[in-house]
Amino acid sequence: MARRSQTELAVLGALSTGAMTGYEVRAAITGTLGHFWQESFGQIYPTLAGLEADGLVRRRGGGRTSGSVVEITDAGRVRLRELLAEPHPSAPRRNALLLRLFFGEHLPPGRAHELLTEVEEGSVAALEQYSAIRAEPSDDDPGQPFRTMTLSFGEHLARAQRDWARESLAALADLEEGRRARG
Amino acid sequence: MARRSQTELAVLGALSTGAMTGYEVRAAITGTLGHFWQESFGQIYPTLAGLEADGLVRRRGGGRTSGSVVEITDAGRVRLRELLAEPHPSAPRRNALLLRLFFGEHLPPGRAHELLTEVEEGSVAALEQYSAIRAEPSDDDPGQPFRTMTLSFGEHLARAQRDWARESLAALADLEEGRRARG
DNA sequence: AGCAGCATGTAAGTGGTTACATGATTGT
DNA sequence: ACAATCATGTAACCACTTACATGCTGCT
Repeated sequence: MARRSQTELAVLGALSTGAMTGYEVRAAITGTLGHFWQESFGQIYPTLAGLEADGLVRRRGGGRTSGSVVEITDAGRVRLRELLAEPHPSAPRRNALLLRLFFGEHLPPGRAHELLTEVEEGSVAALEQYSAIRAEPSDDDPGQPFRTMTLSFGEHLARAQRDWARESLAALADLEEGRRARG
Repeated sequence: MARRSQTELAVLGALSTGAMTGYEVRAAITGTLGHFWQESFGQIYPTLAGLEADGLVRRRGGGRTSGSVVEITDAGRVRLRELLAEPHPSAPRRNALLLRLFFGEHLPPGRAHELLTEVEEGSVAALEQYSAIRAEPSDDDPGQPFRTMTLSFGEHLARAQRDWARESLAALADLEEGRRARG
């Protein structure tokens, strides 16, 4: 009962779309799940080895040149469905930015403004990226609606952050003005 | 150069509002930073010991009954400002829910609906909590605007999640209907 | 007498990142 | 020839959680 299940899920999920090398699994994950999931090689290769030992994936030759291509097995597909159905661990809610902002009165002058501007710019940039993805021609396969849902999540999140950052910047400006007025 | 800096920051931040025991530090963190930060005892006590060794906090007696009360020192206050000014580590963007939804086509029937409903209900509950906090009488100290900012962040986030969940549930319903019509 | 809450701490384990080591192939 | 990219893996480390162990105090 290895508890590496989240990485296992991501790797099996990637492999469910086609056979590939470990290196390509990484690329597939950063490419398609990138805005809400990442994996490092130090995690992928050991996981792949474990999956192979459990018969959930198998290696297809792969000559000297390319690495060995990994393929999901039927047992692997069953396991993927199991993992998907399992309750998901809630992400640890830890926001280092908010931690700093909460104690904002002790922040060096201008730093709060800087932090908020970074959030605003980051969110706007993310939104641009998302709209570029939306513009991409879609081969309409059955998974499409779910993929769109995750994209939509990113958009909602980015818009919320952008709006919050703008509101907070305005509040900050009011604060500064009041301070100046009082002397 | 210990790298426990995030926990250190949270603990020093809590202690900057007044002297307290380790147990109370935990309570203060879950109470006031709870919706974007948490610490466990296994983290707090060793951190406190390290801070004491560095002269950033000091212990005030604390008889047999209550535990020893910990107080931030001047050096501790300086360190707090340093930590606050440091660039914040970006949280690992890993969303186990989206990971499952992305591969939604392999999810057991009804499970996607279940997941989205949970998100919607959780967000609504969070919003209620936040509005209760807003209603609390505020002693208007200088930190107030920053505290409000972090609360506002939670609200924006919760609204975004709620709206996304509702939209996605509607999209899911459309999908089911289309399936029935064709099937 | 017994339980709930206050209080402090340690040990083991988890899930992950980073850095390192290595080497083949392809393109310039 | 050299650099970039593909490819695989390990070792060390890190932050953190959970579970455990312990004991006191105050209330019922």
